Amino acid sequence: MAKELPKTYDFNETESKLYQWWWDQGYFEPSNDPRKPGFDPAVKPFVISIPPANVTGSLHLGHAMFVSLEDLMIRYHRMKGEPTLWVPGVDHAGIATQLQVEKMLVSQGTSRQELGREKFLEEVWAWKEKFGGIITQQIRRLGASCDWTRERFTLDEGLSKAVREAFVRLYEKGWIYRGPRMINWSPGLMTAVSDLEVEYSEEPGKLYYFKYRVAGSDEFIPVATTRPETILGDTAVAVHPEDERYGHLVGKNVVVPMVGREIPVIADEYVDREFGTGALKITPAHDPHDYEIGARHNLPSINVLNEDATINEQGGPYEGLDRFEARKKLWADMEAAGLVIKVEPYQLKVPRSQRGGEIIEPMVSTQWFIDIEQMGKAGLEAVRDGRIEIIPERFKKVYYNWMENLQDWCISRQLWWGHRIPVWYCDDCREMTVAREDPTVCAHCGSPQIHQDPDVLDTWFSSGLWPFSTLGWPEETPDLKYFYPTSVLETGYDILFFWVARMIMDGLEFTGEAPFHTVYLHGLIRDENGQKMSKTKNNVIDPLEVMDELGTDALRFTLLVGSTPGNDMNLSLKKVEANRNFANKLWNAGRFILRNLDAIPAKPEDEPTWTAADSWIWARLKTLTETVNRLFETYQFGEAGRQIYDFFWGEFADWYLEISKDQIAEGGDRAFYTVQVLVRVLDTCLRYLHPFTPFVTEALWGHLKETCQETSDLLAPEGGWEEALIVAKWPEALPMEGWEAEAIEDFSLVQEMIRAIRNIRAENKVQPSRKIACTISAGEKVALIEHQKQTFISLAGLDPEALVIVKEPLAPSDEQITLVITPVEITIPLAGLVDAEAEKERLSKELTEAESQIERLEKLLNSPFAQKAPATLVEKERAKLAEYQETAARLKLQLG
RNA sequence: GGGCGCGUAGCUCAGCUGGUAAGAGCGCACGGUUCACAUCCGUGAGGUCGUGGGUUCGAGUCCCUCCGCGCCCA
Repeated sequence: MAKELPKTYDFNETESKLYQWWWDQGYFEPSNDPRKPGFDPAVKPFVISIPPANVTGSLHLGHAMFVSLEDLMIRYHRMKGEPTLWVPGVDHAGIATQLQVEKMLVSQGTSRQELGREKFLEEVWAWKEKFGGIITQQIRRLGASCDWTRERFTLDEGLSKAVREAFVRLYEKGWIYRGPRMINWSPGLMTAVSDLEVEYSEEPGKLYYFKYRVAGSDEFIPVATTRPETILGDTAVAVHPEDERYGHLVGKNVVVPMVGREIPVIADEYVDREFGTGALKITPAHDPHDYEIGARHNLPSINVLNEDATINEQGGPYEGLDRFEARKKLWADMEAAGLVIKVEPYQLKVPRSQRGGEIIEPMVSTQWFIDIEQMGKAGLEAVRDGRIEIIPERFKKVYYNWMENLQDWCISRQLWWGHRIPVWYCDDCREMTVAREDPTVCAHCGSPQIHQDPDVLDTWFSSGLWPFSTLGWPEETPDLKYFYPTSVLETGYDILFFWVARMIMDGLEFTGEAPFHTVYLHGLIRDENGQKMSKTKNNVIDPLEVMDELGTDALRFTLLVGSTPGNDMNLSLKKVEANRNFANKLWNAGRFILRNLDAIPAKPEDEPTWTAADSWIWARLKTLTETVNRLFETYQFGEAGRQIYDFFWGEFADWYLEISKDQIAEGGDRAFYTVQVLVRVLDTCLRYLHPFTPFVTEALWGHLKETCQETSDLLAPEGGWEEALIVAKWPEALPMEGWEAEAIEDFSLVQEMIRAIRNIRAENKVQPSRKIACTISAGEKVALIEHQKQTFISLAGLDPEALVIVKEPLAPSDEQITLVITPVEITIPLAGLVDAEAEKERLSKELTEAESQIERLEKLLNSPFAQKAPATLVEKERAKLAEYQETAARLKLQLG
């Protein structure tokens, strides 16, 4: 006796238990593992490196998205029998983590500075120990089948060694250098940040017009600026070489307002004559373009800002003022001095910190940089020549565009939490020592008076090494040898430059190979109205809450099926709810099938004779296997999920399951073979759905397996029942044998007939419980219809005593409704319920419809279509025409 | 300024290499508690696939124009 399953699928009950069981059974570890006996290096593995989450972060929908997609791919390949490895791990997230800990310290009445570096780092590690596991626990809740025995952290000893190795190698190649350059300075964080960490927002601001006095003259040049405080660092005024207004002033000096320095007027093509006054003040220390111009003209560079963005000693009377106060005061003073012309409102592009949102100051600063030119070229080539594919393809263009315009990458950060730059400065000879192992003396003069650079590396420096550092690089570990290069890199398109591009460059540089063959980029998740989710908008959907309320499977299925690669997705709880319902539908279909396993004999008496419904659902399943496999191979997972959903609910559950009730009631072989079909279709669907909805499928499959084993060996899938669905065989496409098209066509006719009868019943408000009489004129389909008699009775609500199936056409009558479904006709006597007039009207409407179709098809077939289109297609249209013609004839006959 | 994406039913979105009067979920209307499921079942209404052109026997699907929205880069 099969155990009775609960009426509703209980995901809370199921999920954590199953996850633990999978893990205990070792299914998350590769089936072919260099660390285990019997390892075969010749078998090709499927490998994904997880995008490392911030160690102190908490789960958001972005995580849910990548986990769902990557777990789907991993589970798919695992079921295909490939050794799969999904390497999990987290990122130390320098800025974010340091900020969190600093915030905590402040709330405790102390600070980073007060503790000092060493103590502070102890605090961060303690914090990491305490909260670092939360994110990985949350990722587990999503069902992620990662190999947790291989979990990595960017600050692990091994990964730190990789960082050190990478730095030293690039330094030795001369690609890492230190020097003063224009960088983005974050005054709040007190560190340099990379170009990518700056976002530009359009904001209303002002354009300030003022006078630059020509030295020793009453003449002046009008100049406009959006940041007056930078006047303090001006070292030239530039005009266009062909600008007649100012040509005579080139070479003369002008006087910097309030400071009194004299600076030259120079000519440079960069100046836009149309913008502002056509004269440009040049502040090489605080503007990237000015920096370039300054370099061209050998201008001095005067930095006027301190690290906290107050004015430094170069600002004379303004020293110590905050940048914005200085702006106000300087402008007021200039106004008093008669140097002000006007102020206009102006739309600014304000550089803001991606992290804190504060205004970034461009500044010349001594930092460490990577000259990325060579690596960039290699990275470009790897995608160009197809060693790396990007899905969707359009992102290749975005990638090319960025890679072709690479700027040197500023990698030093003035933080404490991170990989410390492995460079020691000698107090005696002033040389630098760059070493894989911490040195005790200067490599140049042997002096022990050395001190390490205080800065740390950009977090992305270590993330760039992720695909191979997690596998043991720079050591030639067995894992690295076998699992590298990895297979697919899956992440959001928003970190294509930050992360993906850098991994490609680093992989090529350090391992000589592309780190993965495919990049799959997903879109961002927005709320149901397409708005970005944010706390201030209060439209954030917390995946943990969604999982609590609707189940992990429902969330996963929604994310997977509701999105197309590279496109943003609008998520609404309504969708998740609908998919929770789908999980429940699966569960209940399974319940029904399990319950019926009791009702059948252990084995059949004879060879099977299949019903039209059996053949139909099997033919449809075969089509599904072909479709699903094709879609999976081309990374169209969402479409695959939809196809399975539609098949399972719309065809298997709505039709075959209903019909199976009658077939099972027949008992004997019919019942046995019906249950066998039910089991096989369910089994196949569960396998296909497992990568989408791992929990409900595994749970149900386990019950199915158990109950089938108790019932009959003949219910087992080919090759027998596997241990668990997670490691069960992925169903390959079933080859077509030629009979399928007719089976589908026949049953479609049955479906059409049933729908037509239901429709008539509903239109005429026939009580659902009322069984109606019906005569079917089946023509050549008489055998088919005869066999499906019970199906009509059950699904169309017919009176078995009053169901007549004949071969001959029926005489027209006013007493009944006639449904023409070529090649069959159905008549339903509904005396008293429908009047002859209304029935005539209905029939003429159908006739009109048929005639318009005939007209359309005749036109089509008389057009060049008949010659130019493929023959099979033309044939199909001809057949349609014939059918409509017959339908029209029958309708005319009925109408008299 | 350069590039990309989106614009399909009231809402949210599918629609692969172009194939013949457009699909789903939700919502809506009507009707349903008998033995898988009311997280359900049945029936139905609802769209000139943003605009204008082009290629083609055939265009939601390819090309160009324009309009609207969004994003990336400079």
